[in-house]
Amino acid sequence: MPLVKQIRRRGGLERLAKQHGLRLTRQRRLIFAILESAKTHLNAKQILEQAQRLEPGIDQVTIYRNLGVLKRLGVVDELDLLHLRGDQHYYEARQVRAHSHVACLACGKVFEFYTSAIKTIDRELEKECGFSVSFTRIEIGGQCAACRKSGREAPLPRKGKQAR
Amino acid sequence: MPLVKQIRRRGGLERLAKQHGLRLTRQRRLIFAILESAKTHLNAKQILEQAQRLEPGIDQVTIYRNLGVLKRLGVVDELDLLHLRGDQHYYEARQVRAHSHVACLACGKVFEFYTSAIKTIDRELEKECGFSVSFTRIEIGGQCAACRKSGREAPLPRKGKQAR
DNA sequence: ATGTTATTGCAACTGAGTTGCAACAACAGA
DNA sequence: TCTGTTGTTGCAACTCAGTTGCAATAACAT
Repeated sequence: MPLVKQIRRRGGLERLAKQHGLRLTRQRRLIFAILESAKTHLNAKQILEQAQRLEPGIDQVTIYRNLGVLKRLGVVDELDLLHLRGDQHYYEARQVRAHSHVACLACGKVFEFYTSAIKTIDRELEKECGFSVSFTRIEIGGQCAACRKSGREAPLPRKGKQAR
Repeated sequence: MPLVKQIRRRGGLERLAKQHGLRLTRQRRLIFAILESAKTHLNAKQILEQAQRLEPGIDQVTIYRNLGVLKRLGVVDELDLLHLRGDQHYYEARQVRAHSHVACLACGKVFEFYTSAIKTIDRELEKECGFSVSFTRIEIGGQCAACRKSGREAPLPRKGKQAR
């Protein structure tokens, strides 16, 4: 599974903040820093827990409000990762290169996959429909190589509540 | 905007039900029929309202439980449509051909877009990663031709709660 | 240093989705 | 067609992610 090193827009937060009349509070910087350095996709609760280690008084509303702001600015993306683990939403700092999220339905692992086909779709939409693409989200479900080898199947008719 | 006629797997529900020991209740048939004939993407509440017209006593738990079953069977997909209208989830009967959901951030319209590039991605994942794809979900945000013409922009730094 | 105002934290709230359980009904076998 | 098994339904109570109103606080421009 080829994992390309992540490339991110740097130092854009200050510029964007000034542009939109936003203030760079300690809390806002912290939340953005957590997302930028995250190695996995985090949900709101996990972001809160990480933030509270450095900023014990921080409240969950501050997390939600800032996730909202960062989403609107386009520096953070909200994902559902195919609802594999319930109805959670996950967040990641937006990277320069668009990528797909590939989830194994058998073992639950989520990979990132980079392909030029994403650009192809964007170009087609532009040419065929006159649609100007701002961002693309691709989520793919299936069975990873390891699970195919070991014969591990997706527990298809899954029952009951998924882990929250 | 080229809208390809929808092609769906027909008559598969009976087979699947037998296969998995499920019963084809009136309610289950109704919910599936609503999704199959839907011209737009529906959320749970809208499905409930439609169902109650034909089956006044039907409860929302029945909707949720059946959406769960139909999802697990792979005949219904759950989408968030980029959270354009809040954190709602939308449902659609799975079609034979995979397609992308293209949403205009300015006017909120959602289109379906068919492209062979989806197959390209699936093939690449198979060849490069040994990953076997079951389904692909593509959601694209941007500006549609009409909004570009009329100069309508996405209300980017959007504030407050979105319509629920 | 000072005023303006975006932002924070608290507490109370909203609403989508879930759970337990008794009554019901689909369906297979007689 | 009748009958037993058991998957499914509807109800009521619940859970919990995310939101709202508001007073106190703190960025940041001047």
